[in-house]
Amino acid sequence: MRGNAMAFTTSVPLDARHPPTVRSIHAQLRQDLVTLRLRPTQRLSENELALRFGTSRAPVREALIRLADEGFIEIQPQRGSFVTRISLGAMRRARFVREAIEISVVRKAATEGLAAPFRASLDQAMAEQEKARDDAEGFTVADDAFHRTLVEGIGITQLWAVLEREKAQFDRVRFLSLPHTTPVDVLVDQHRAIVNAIDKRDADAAEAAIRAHMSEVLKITQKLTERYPDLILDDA
Amino acid sequence: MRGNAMAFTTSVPLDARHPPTVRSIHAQLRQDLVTLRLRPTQRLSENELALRFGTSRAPVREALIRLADEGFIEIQPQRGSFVTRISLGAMRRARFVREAIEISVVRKAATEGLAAPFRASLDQAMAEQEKARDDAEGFTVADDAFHRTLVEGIGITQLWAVLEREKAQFDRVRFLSLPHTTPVDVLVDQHRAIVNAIDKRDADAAEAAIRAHMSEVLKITQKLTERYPDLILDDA
DNA sequence: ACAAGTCAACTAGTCGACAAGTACGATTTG
DNA sequence: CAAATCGTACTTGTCGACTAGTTGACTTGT
Repeated sequence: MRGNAMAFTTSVPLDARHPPTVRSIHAQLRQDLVTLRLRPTQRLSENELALRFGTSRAPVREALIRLADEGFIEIQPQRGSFVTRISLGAMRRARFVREAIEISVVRKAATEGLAAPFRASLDQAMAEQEKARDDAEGFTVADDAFHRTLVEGIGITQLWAVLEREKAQFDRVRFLSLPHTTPVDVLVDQHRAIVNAIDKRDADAAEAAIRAHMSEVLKITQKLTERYPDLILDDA
Repeated sequence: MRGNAMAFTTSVPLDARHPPTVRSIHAQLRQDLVTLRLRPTQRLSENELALRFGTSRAPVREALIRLADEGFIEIQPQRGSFVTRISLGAMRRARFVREAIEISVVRKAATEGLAAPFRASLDQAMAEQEKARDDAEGFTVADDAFHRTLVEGIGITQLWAVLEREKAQFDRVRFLSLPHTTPVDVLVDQHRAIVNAIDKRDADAAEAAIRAHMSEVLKITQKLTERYPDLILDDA
């Protein structure tokens, strides 16, 4: 039992309009998937899960369908459901989408300016990052908060949800990379560079700063691929 | 019965790994939703649909869940499922995401060049657009093919699927806008400008061309909002 | 006539059983 | 002894019945 995994419960892709039973099952399984307690290639039986959660197969099945949509499991008809390996192709895509959107976001922020409350939240997120410099999980939470604030700051409804969807794959890798993470100082400096560029209303500098930040993330995954070949599928 | 609606069957978001029954029900309902045969605020009863499709509620329910994920319907627990109104907020988001990604795509294409087969497909798509100048539906198909080729040309797995997901909302509007569409010449010229910029390896010009093209789409939706206030929800 | 309360007819959510299909091991057969 | 075949025990897919919750019309009392 690793209680520290709770830091990864921050994202809740299944909102309140779903039945509570399904939501609960989905949340627990997702947690186990992100923290790799459920390891790639492992089988997930609907019957077994129904037993474990004390429900019938119906809600379990619904939760599994959503997990399959998120790319965590693969449902093979009449055969079984299996935990997917981390897909390098999916990671490349997620990174591309994230970079494309965040570039547009910071350019817009640099051009039109950022409302005061959001600007304040960015400072707070950066402060929390420095405070959590020796707590890798606390740092990832603050890092998420930073990027989320940035994206939500430009006032486009549910835009963060699009990134969150792509981010799902990343979360597993991030859990893997907790021990080998980039020094906090580097990342915080990059965050500060982004904010500074926005403050100076310099869109080009903001874009460059985001690009630098994103390429940092890529470096880590490169190393991990070699280290965990059984968990990561090189389909890029 | 409007047989011409088949032109909108091009996108099939539900791939072969789903049960055929579910896929069929989902496809038919999606078709009816995109072509507005199922109109916003209309109720969809699981029982009624099960009767209509000659199945039990289970596959119907699964199809409805996916349609809800795509934003076409809203499932209200213990109350019913209703066709959503077209959301202006969702449209703004879709446009932002699409613009952000396509900008990154054409910049990459302009910087690194485009493989010959993809370059040829672009020409073919443009030729088909001109051929279908008096056939609004044929044009939208060719238009989709153009953008799809562009995105797939840079070789990132499933990147088009991300846009397709956002595009779902657009499809209903596009059906509405068939009578008031922008002149074919303008759109084809914009497409050609994009390709020319890529050929010249001019990333900035390519970005500018995409931006111009995207803002064209926005103009149309503006008009439609005023014309169909009962179908379109102004939540932007 | 009107208002409060009741009830019947819906809804989606859940359940347990069965159908259809697959995988793998035991058994039979060459 | 090897190979093909059959059987069994799984899997997901589908089904019809039941549960819980909501709504709106109707009844009933004032």
